[in-house]
Amino acid sequence: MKKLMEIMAEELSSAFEKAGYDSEYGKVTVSNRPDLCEFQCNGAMAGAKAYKKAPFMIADDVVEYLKDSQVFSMAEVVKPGFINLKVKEEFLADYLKKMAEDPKFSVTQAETPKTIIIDYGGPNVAKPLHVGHLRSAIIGESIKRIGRFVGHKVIGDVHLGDWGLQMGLIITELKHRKPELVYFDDSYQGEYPEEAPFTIGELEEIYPCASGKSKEDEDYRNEALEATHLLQQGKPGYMALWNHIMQVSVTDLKRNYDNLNVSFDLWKKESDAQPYIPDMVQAMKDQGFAYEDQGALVVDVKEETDTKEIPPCMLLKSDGASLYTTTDLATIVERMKLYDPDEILYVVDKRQELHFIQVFRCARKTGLVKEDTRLSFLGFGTMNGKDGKPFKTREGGVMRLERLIADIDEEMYRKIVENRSVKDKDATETAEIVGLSAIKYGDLSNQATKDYVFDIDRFTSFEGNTGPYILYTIVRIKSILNRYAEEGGNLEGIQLLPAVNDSQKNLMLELTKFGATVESAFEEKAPHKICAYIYEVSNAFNSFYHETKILSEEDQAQKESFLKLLSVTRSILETSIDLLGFSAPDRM
RNA sequence: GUGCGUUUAGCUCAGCUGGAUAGAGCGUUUGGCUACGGACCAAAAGGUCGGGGGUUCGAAUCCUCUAACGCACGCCA
Repeated sequence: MKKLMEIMAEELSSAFEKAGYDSEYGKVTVSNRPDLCEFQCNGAMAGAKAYKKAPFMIADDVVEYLKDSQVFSMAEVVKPGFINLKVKEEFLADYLKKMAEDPKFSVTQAETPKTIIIDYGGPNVAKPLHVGHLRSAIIGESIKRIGRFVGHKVIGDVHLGDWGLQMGLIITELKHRKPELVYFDDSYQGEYPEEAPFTIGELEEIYPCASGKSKEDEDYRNEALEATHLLQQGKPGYMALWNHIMQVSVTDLKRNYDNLNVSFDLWKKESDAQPYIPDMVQAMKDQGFAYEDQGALVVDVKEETDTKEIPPCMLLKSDGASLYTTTDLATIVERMKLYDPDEILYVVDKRQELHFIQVFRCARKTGLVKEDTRLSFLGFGTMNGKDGKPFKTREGGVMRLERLIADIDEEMYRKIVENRSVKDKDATETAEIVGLSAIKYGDLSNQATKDYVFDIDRFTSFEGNTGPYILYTIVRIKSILNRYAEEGGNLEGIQLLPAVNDSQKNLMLELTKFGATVESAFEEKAPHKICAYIYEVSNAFNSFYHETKILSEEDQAQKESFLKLLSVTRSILETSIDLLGFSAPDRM
């Protein structure tokens, strides 16, 4: 359905045309002077030069044709040439009613749905998730949901790191500790055990231990490199171990992502792309793109317009081994073959930007993707501590994600039990729900591309622009609606009456902006716009709530209309937080 | 060194792609509970938008120079 803003712009455009001006000037924006008007049109000033006429004269001409408008209750010209607008209460109520009946609340569905693969998460197996993985998961998940909401087919892929030196390190350490295991017996012919010879806890301890040793002991490192190589050759015992590591690790990762309310459609991994590498590399050689330079095989990706030297894209190291870039390119080959996406979006730390520029250019140049396949990169900033430096534990180590979540939940629990309305047995669960909103909202409310300060005290606060404040607002609305329902009330087919006061009208106007907000959040891959929006809606609601009697309203039709408005507000807010990847409890 | 990014109130951040008096929250100060959740609401103080120059009716926004900070720059991922 059309957006309120579009309807208004049409009115203005038609008025410009009737007055003899180009309809292009009829753009309407939200007013930046809410004390004067709700919306404004600055087209008269833009057109002043073209028509060699004072802006206010043009505006006067245009406003003449808005006098009988069904949409505007006010259209007046001010100073240089602003056209200040107010919407008719009746029109607004009618619009909002139709909008509430639309399952997508006026969000326009993509006319040609695209297949979009989002590459996010990106954890390494056998290593616990840490705070560095948080942003990718949160931002990627939100963009995935927003993309689906606007009608695209979005495929989320976790893209596990499972094929590098880390695997060789683990195998090597395991061999040192338990050389008697059958996996290390080269003469062994039988089936390998189904049960893994380690738990996730051991695995998480083994990796850093091995990693540390390899840095100090060259022999050890060489052994690990050899093990990595053998694994990649498919040595049966090592493959069996790799399977164990994968199985144990993925189970644990899924549990962790579940806790974050993050889910993936695909659990693909680097190793899945390996089979595509030989043919891909050969083709690049045959086509003349790849050549040898200083012993390595590279593809030039420089372009004339570059303001600085972009190093070539390296396919194979001088020892013939593949690298990160190779795997990423092969993954593109695989994705094109299996899913034929219109776009592949990488939600990755912004420090990897150059790497992806190289990969994208190489993929395009060598024809791995179609001409109209979009390869895009959303680089996010670092999560910093209060000191402005990358977030660490108090001891200075890397903060595990589980620990971070536990800390937040604990803080949330403490705040919730101070309150009277939640029973103890529900408090833990509620703390988890609210805690997740604190983390996600705290992250998403900042522009993804910027670094941000992770401040537990601020994020878990119920005051200000926080997740808990949004949830509080929703819970408050739910509470009133529940009370009405308990009295036997029913909102089926209830009319939405025109606003009775400014705060109500303001709330209604805010609600109509949902569609435009979601669409622009998707276009710009900017979930923070949805955060800013629901914060505005929550403020508008609380202000309305404060000055309006609802359940004690005596006029039945008016009371039902208020409740209907509450119900619409709740739907918009709950839909919005779902797009952000969290939800509201019933009480808190 | 080269390139990219950031710089807006004491702190943390917005600013709808060039419009009116640059907005929020936190913190500070003040006022409001016999109503449906006061975890709320209303208000005040707080700014040379890093700095200089330019473009035009009009700039936080576009161009240019400059400073500080961060990041990245072929055999790691």
